[in-house]
Amino acid sequence: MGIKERRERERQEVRGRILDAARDLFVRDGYEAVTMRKVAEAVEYSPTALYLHFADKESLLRALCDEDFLSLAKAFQRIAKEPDPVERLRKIGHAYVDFALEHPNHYRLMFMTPKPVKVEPSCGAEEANVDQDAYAFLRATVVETIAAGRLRPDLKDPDLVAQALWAGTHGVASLQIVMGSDPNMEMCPPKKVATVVIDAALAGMTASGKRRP
Amino acid sequence: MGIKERRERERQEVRGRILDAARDLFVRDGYEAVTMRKVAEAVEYSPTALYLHFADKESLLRALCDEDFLSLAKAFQRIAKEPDPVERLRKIGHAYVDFALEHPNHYRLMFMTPKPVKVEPSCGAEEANVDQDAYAFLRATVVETIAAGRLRPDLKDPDLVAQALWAGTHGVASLQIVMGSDPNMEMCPPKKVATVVIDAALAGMTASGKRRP
DNA sequence: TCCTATATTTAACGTCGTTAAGTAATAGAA
DNA sequence: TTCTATTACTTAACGACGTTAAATATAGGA
Repeated sequence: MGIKERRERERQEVRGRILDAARDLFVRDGYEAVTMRKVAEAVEYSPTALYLHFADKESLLRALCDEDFLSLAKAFQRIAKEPDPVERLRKIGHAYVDFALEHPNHYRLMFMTPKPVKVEPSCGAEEANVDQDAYAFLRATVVETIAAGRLRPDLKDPDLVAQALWAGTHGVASLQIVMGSDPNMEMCPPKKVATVVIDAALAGMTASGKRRP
Repeated sequence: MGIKERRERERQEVRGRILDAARDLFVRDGYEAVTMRKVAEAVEYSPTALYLHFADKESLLRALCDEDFLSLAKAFQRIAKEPDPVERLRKIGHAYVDFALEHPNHYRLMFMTPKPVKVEPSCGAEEANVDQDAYAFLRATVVETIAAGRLRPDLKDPDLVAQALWAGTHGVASLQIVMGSDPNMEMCPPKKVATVVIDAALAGMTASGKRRP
C-alpha cells in the first residue's frame, strides 16, 4: 500500500525540480527574470502545472527564500565556537556581509524586497531557534554580551542592540548591491566599509570603548 | 516670435502634470502601482502620449527620483549651520533616517532599487555640488571632521568614513521599510535604532572614543 | 471492465510596457 | 486664403506576463 507514498514522493520530486529551475534562473538573471513561464519551460511542464505545487509566483520565491534563511543560519553556526561574545559579534557581522555579497540576488529577495502582507504560516526555519534562525543567533549573542557586562550600561535591550548591529551590516551589503554598479557613484570596497562599520559600532557600544584587541 | 517658447512651455506643463500624477500614484500606492496606463488616465491622455515626454517608465520614475534627491539635499542644507562637525554628522544621520521614514516609497526607489545599467547622462543634481548632492555634503562634513583631528588617526579616507556612516543609517531605514510590517519580526522603533547606530558609530570613530557630550 | 481521483494541458482573460501607423491641429510659406 | 510641413496626440496592436476554468489524459481500485 506504499502507493500513496510513492505518489507523494513523485510530487515532492517535481516540486524540487521546479525549485531548482527557479533557483537557476534567479541566481543567473535575478528576480525579474524569473517568470512562471520560463520556469515551466525549464522543467518541461506547462506554466499552469506550477500552480499544482505553489499557490503563486510569490510562494515559489518564498520557498527559495526559506532555503536561504537556513543557509545563512548555517553560516552563523560555524561561528558559534568563538568563545568571546564580542568577537563573535564581529565575526557574525563579517559573515553576514560575505553572505550578502556572495548571493546578491538571494539577499535582495530575503532582505531588500518588501513582502506582501500575506501572513506566512511560520516558514521552514522556526522562530527563536538559534540553530535555524539567524536573527535568534545574533540576539542570543547580544544577550550573552550584555550578561558579560561588556556593553555600555545604557544598552540593555538586546533587540535594540541586535537590530542596530544588523542595520549596520545590512546597510553595507544592501548599499553595495544597489549602488555598486552605478557609474555615477564611487563605492569603496564593501569589505573595507564593513570593517569600519563593525569595528566602530562595537567600539562605540562596548563598555570600555576599547578598540579591537 | 515667442511661439516656439510657448510651445516649449506647454510641453513642460504637460510633462509636469504627468510627473505630478505619477507622484500621486507612487506616494499613495507604491512603486508597483504606478503603471503607464494609470498615469495616463490620471492626466487624461492616452497611454502612448507619455512616451512623448519620457523614454519609458523607468525614465519617468527616475525623473521623480531626481526631484527627491534635491529634496534630501535641501534637508541636509538646514543642518549646515551646526558648527561642530561631529554634531553635524549626527544630525545628518537623523535627518537621513527621518527622510526615509517620511517618504518610504521614494526612498525605496532612490536607494533600494537597483538601477538598470542605462547610463544616466548626469541627472538634475550635479555631482560634487554640496548644495544639491546629499552625498557630497556628507563627504565634505567628514573631510572637515578629519581635518579637525576629531577622528581616529587610522580613519583618513573620507569616502570610506562617509560610506560607513551612510551604510549605518541606510541600514536602519531600509530594514525598517522592508521588515517594519512583517508580523514575524518584532522591529524596535526605528528612531531608537538610529540613535544607537549613529551614536555608537560616531563614538567608535572619534579620536577620543568619547560619547555624546 | 467501469468508475473515480489525480495529474497535466489547452485555451483564455485581463493587465502590462511599448511600438507603428494613422489622424487632428497648427504654424509658416505661397 | 490655400497648401505644406511640423507637431501633438490617438487608435490599434504586439508580445509577455500571472493566473483561472475547463478539458483531457493517466492510473488505481471496484
